[in-house]
Amino acid sequence: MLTSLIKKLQHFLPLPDTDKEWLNSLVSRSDEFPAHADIIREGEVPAGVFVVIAGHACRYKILSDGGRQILDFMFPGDMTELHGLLLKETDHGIVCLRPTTVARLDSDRLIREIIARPYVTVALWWSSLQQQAILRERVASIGRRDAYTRVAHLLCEMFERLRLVGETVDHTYMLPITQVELGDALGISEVHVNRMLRRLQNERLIAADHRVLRIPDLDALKTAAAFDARYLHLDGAPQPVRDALARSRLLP
Amino acid sequence: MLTSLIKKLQHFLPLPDTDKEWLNSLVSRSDEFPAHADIIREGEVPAGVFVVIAGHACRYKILSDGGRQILDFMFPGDMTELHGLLLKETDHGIVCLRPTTVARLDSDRLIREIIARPYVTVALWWSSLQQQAILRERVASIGRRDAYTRVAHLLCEMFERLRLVGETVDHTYMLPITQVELGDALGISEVHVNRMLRRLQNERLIAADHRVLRIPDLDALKTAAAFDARYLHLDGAPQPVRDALARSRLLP
DNA sequence: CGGGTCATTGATACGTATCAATGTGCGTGG
DNA sequence: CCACGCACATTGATACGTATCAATGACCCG
Repeated sequence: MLTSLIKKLQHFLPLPDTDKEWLNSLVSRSDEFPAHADIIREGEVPAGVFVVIAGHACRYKILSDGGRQILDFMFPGDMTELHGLLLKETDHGIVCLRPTTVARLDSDRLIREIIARPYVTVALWWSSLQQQAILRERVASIGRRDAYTRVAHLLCEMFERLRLVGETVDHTYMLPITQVELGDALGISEVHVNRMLRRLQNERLIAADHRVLRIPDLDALKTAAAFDARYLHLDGAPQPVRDALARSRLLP
Repeated sequence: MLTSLIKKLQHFLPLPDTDKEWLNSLVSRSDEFPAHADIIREGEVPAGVFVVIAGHACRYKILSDGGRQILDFMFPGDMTELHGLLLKETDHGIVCLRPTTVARLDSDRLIREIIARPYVTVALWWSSLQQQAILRERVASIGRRDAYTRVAHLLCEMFERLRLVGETVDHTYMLPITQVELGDALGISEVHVNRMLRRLQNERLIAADHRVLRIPDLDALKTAAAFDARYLHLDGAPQPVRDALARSRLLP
């Protein structure tokens, strides 16, 4: 069930088989949502923790003037962290961008039992730090980069994140979102997103056929985007962490 | 030593005295930095975990065109989470905005021993979620709010965060940053920040004397800023979490 | 085949950046 | 104790990136 999540976590830290089984055993049920369905609305009491299995969703806020800001995208393997456990209400909604399958985790068991599973604890904590890093990079993009660079940068980020869970083929992926949604994520208008995409195509940095995006020259696109993947923290766990975990396993 | 941190965490969850002592015992040393000194530079291997004791710092990125984006502010009680432990290099720098005292934690002991302290684990996890929520709100601000609202919103956020650690008196606080820094945080120019502050003063929503900021009518400012403090998640831990923790303490 | 969603393109308006210059307060050294 | 220098704040004029408005085109689904 949680193949993508486990695949993502294992990029950081190999998990003991028992931990993988434990994670899978937490899945209480899975739900299918159509495109544009709200999984959680802002202000609701979150119904536990869930993990995206297939499809694409995004976190968003509606501002007082009615405008929407997309905060982050959720691809297979992305989860709601512990929001649902530790916070009384969400500060943002989550909506499906296309038909999406979501696994719900038994949050009572999760919070009771995770403490005895240091590998999973540490791996999820890493995932949480990665999420933060992605948000920080988004702040930097929206705050200081121009529209052209912003678009290129987000296309690079999506490529790397989808690659991590095996959703790319060569340098091609299914662009999960419309131009309106790109704009809402980057703080620019739909119209201007279109012009920037067009420019990227003219410059042969991307090739788009319907929703399939091909990147003929990834390095060139990354250069145009000033994209440096280090913020995604795709390196594995540092040795001291691995050592501490290995030691902790010897304890009962 | 870690008074502010403990004060902040206790807003979420009361900690056992032994856990407070344990946290304090982790402080290996404390350092004083002058204003404008870098605590950590982007790309460096982080030297463990540290906590701001006094003063003000900020996280920032330098972009390829030389521009700076401030990602978040660090007030007393704020810490570097587990970046220093789980990640091989930082994706951002941290610089002091004024003379700042920083406590360094013994990260070896922290990672070894925190697993046996579920109260601290959960409280720090909450703190990490709050950080994320602050970043999300910043994305929304920069992405979709106009300069006037952005400035007002940040002034509200700073007030609430400083109040949490006892750094406000009535509706007054020491504005920890210059107008250039406000601009770098909000993605607008220094000049425009000045105009927006001026406008807020003309409208009697703020009163600034040197660096001392007074908010004559907090509700009015919050309305102008479309500020809703819920994203700061200042409510305490939900009951199920407290129950689970109470149970876990009975185990050896 | 009709209606809806999404993409595309042009013309115009506006918010904010940028440039340039002056003002103000404060710490430091003479 | 004063004068200089430096960092920060303030203000006006102009330029530019992007929003907004408006309309058409392309595609998909029932």
